[in-house]
This record gives sequence, structure tokens and C-alpha cells, in this order.
Amino acid sequence: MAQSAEAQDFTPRQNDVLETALALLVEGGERALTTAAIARAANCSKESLYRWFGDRDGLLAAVITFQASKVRTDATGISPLTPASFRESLTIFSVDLLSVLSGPSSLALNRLAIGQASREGSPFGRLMLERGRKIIGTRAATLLEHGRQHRYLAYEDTETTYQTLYGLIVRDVHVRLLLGETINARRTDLKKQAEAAIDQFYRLYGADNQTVNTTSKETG
Amino acid sequence: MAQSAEAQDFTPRQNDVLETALALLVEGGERALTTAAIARAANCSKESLYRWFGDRDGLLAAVITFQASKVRTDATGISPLTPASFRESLTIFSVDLLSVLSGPSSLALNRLAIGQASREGSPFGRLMLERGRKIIGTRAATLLEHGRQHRYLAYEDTETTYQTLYGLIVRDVHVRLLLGETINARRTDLKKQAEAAIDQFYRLYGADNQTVNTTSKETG
DNA sequence: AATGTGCCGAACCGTACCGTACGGTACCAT
DNA sequence: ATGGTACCGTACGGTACGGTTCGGCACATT
Repeated sequence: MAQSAEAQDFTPRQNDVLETALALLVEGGERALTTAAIARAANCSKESLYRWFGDRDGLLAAVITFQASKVRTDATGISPLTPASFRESLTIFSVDLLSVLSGPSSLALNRLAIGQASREGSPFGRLMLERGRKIIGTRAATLLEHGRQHRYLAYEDTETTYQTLYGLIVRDVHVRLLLGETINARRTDLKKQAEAAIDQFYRLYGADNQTVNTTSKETG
Repeated sequence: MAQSAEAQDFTPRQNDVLETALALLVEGGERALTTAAIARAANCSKESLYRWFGDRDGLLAAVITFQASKVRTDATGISPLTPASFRESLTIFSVDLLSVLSGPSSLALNRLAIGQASREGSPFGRLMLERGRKIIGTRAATLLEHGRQHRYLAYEDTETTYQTLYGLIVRDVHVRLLLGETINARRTDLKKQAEAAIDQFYRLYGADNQTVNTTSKETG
């Protein structure tokens, strides 16, 4: 690992290269992501690759941050006028979450990071958690806290509540996809699944429940 | 991939070799799992490795089935006399599930399978799903159906209910562990987390709930 | 015109690893 | 004793890949 990718702003030419590399990774997995293959596919020289990214690991890290910067938190605008619209926001969030996690880019990058996670000081896993999970987690947190402020939800700890929401939505689908299972996820099914999850979530954390949500905080 | 590992009964000597290989994989990841390293660590020759397992992939598959055969479903005996004992069984199952998933062997093998999952016809992911998830899923299914028979639980589809239970227990912990995050999972915390998950599960599927659990079946 | 810079294409080097082959050894059966 | 079998240790061929170097081209600066 040569250079920290803090700068994260690349030249257009470098962005093209990263895009090509990502496509290569999505198509053929890590085995296909050789420096020679990237240079060939991107019509650039290996020398330039090493000049720009210093290292193969640096290139991989750049690909990760590049993809993360593309995802961002689209549709952050919450229109929390009514309880129904807030619930709709939660549903939209669920669908977005499932869509992102089941997307080919996300799967390819997660597979890459997980496959490398056993390497002693491998930064890819931390990068994925930092740039991937944190972003969408933050979006969810603001959404949840918003719901609590407006008395739509009743809970104590935001992080714990978000983890429950995540579990209800994702279940073991992510790992199964990572392991290569192909799931026929038509858009309608995705929506149905999301609504079912939100329904269960409301039964646990909806403000109109008689029981208070005093689940003990976790130390994980 | 040479030979299907259907036989799954290896000679003691071969079991020793597989044990050594697994230890090697756990310690150093896939990079460390070279045929030469296995032969060196297990005091056998590479020729024997190829005679026994046919191929490097065959060896890896053998390691997977070997580890899966070690896990099995310990403590399958359910003593479902009272509602309390049934709930205790669910808690035990939760703790077992979290323990297995966070164990170093499970993490190493899942990382291996996920890292290879992009290879076109890679059988490791399917193997993991077949030998890993199915086994513990079956145990959970019998447990759940047992609870429904005794009117402790009320639900429609066993698979869907199990997936919800799984989500409540595991959340995103598995993926975070796979990505390399170190979580301080003391035994007491594990128990607390499990009990919290079961508590939530009962609020969704407990038979004493007023609402009926008619969540639409999923097509995933 | 001369010089410098950035890049491409290609060749090259060192290394790591899979798979195989070969010599040597211990054990067993005939 | 003789032959067969299974195994170990090692060495080798072939290949793939990371990283470096070199020649050449286009373009900008002076």
C-alpha cells in the first residue's frame, strides 16, 4: 500500500481507468483484475498505473473509494410531513439498501475485500466498512432519529435500532449473494420484502405500541 | 475440480492432513494454503495430496466438508416440556449460531468461499451453503415447527420465520466479521444479545400476540 | 529548433505456485 | 528373497503475475 487515498479526487483520465478496472472486477472477479489486464482494457500503460496509484493495493483501494463516491446517499431529502410519508421513507431506504447490496459492483467489491481480509494489515475491509457501511448507516440514523423526534418511533439507542432494522431487511440475503447464490429479485418482490420488513420493524419500534422498547444496549 | 467429495469419509491420515490444512488456512488465509505448505506442515508429500484429493480445488472442498462434518448440530435434543424451556432452546440456538459464525474456522472458510465465488463455476459457495447453512437451518426449522405445534409460536411459513429469526440474531455482525472487524464478544454479551433477539422474535411471532402473523410469503 | 515532460507499448526480471516426476524407504504378502 | 504398494522428500517444468525499464511519440515550453 503506497499512498493513502485521502485525496480521493482523481483526474478524469484516472476516473476512466478506475471505471474500467471496476468493470473488469465485476465481470471476472479478482483473478481478472491484473495490472496488465487493466492497462490493456483502459488503453494505458502499466507505468502510468504505478505512477498514479503507486501500487496494486493502492489501485484497489482507489477502486473502492471510487465506487463508494458513486453510491453516496441518493435521495437524502426526507419529506417527513405525515406518518405515512415517514413510513414510505423507511420503505424507500429498505429498497435502496437491498438494491445496493445486491448490485454487482457491491458484491464484487465486498468479495474482494472479504477475500483479502485475512491478510494481516489488509485495509480493504476497513475501507469497505468506512466508506460503505458508515455512509448508509448515517443516512439510516438520521432517518430514525427524525422518526423518534416526531414520535413516529420509540426507541432508546439509535445504533441498536438501526441494526435491528438492518437485520429485518437484509437477513442472510447478503451473505448468500456473496457466496454466489442467484436470487431472482424482481423489483416488485424487493418492494414487498421491504414492506414486510418495515411492518415488522413498526411492530417492534412503532410509537403506538403498548410496550416500551427497553432492550438492553449491546456492547458489540 | 477432480473428484466429488461425496464419500466424505477419509482415512485418519487424510483427516490429519485436512486438520493441518484448516489450521493453516485459519492462521494465514488462502495465501498461506499452498500445496507445498500443506505438505510441509502435514509431513506428507505433494504427490500424496494429489493422489488423495486429485486437485487443489478438491483439497479445498475436502477441507470445507471436513469442517462442516465437525460442526454438525450439537445439542439437537430438544426438551420442549414448558414454554420457558422452549424459549431457552431458542436462546441456546442463537448463542450457538453466533458462536459458530464468529469462530475462526467459519470465518476463514467463508472468506475462502466468498473470495472464490466470482469464479464461474466455483463450487465452494454452493458447498458452504449446502453443508453450512442448510444444516443449521434445518435444526432451526425443526425447532420452530416444534414451537408452532405446541402453540408457543404462531406463524405461517417456516422458512420466512427462520430468516426473520436469523436477521434478528445476526444482523450485520457476520459481514462485519468477514470484513475483518474485531468484535469483543465475551460470552456474557453473546448471551445478552441472543436474549434480546429472542425477545424481539417473540414479540413478532409469539403465540400470545393479538395480531396474526400473516406476512406475505416471499419469493426470494 | 531545442529541450523537457508525460504517456504508451512492449519487453524484461524475479518470484511464487501448481502439478508432475523421480529416487529412496518402509511395510506387507507370497 | 522377491515383488508390490504406499508413501516421503525433493526437484523440475510451465505458467502467471507484480513491478521495472526502455524506446518512441506527441505536445508544450523556451
